[in-house]
Amino acid sequence: MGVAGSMPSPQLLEEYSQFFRLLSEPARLQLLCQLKAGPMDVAALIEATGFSQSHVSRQLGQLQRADLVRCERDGVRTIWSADSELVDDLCNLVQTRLRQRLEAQLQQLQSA
Amino acid sequence: MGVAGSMPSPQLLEEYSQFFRLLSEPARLQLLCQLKAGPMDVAALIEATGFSQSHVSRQLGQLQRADLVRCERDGVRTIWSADSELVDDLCNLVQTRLRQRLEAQLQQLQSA
DNA sequence: GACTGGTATGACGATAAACGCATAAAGGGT
DNA sequence: ACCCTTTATGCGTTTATCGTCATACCAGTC
Repeated sequence: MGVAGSMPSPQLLEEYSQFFRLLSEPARLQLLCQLKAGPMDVAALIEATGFSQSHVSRQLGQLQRADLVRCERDGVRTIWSADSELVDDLCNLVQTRLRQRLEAQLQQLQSA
Repeated sequence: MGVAGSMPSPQLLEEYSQFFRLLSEPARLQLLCQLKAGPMDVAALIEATGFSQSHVSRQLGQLQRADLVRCERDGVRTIWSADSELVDDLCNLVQTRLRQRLEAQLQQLQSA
C-alpha cells in the first residue's frame, strides 16, 4: 500500500502534494503548533504569532479545509483547535532525517 | 522531542516547511516515485513523466540538495536514484489520513 | 434597531515558484 | 580536432501564493 511498489495515480499525487503544500508555510506550521497546546481564539493566535488578523484567519481557513483544524463558535469568538497527531508524526520523521543529515556532514568533516 | 510539548524554534519551523515544500509539487513527487522503482537516467525520467528535459533536471537538483536523491555519472549519462524510506513513510501517513477523511464523509452521508 | 467587538472575505500589490526556450558544459566516438 | 549526445543552467514569461487594506459579516449589548 501507499507509494511503495507501484506508481500512485496522478490524482493521488496531486492530493499528496496539496497536503504537503499546507505544511510548506512556516506560518501555518506555527499556527498548528500553537493550537497543539490547546484550543485558542483568533485573538490569542494573533497575540502569540504576531501575524495580522486577516492572515491568521486565512491560514486557519486553509487548514480547516484539510480538517487539520476545527472551530466552534463561543458567542462572538471562534475557538480553534487541532488534535490530530498527524502533523506531529510528519514533523518527527522529517526531524529525524534532518538530524541524520547533519550527523553525516559532521562525520565527513571529521574524517577530512 | 519533535513538535509535541513545546513550540519549535522559528529556524526549525523554517526547515520543516522548506522540506515539505519539496513534496508540495506533483512533479517532484512523481520523480521520487519513479526513482523508487530503481535508478534511472534523465532520459528515462523524461520518457516516464513527459516533462521537459530542463524541468526534470531542475527538480532533480532541488531534491538532491535535500539528499532525497543521489546521482552518479555513467559516461555521458547521469544515473539518479532515491533509496530513502522517508517519502514513502510520509505519503503513507498522509494517505491514511485522506482515507479516514473520506470514510468520515461517507458515514455522514449514510447517517443523513 | 443602532452600536460595538470579533472574525471572515473580496480586492490588490508584491514576491516567489514553475516551466519552457535557448545555450553552455561535459563526456564519448570517428 | 570536430561533432554528437546527454545533462545542467541563465533568462524570460506566466502563474500562483502570500500578506495587507478595506470592508462585509455575525453575535451580543444597550
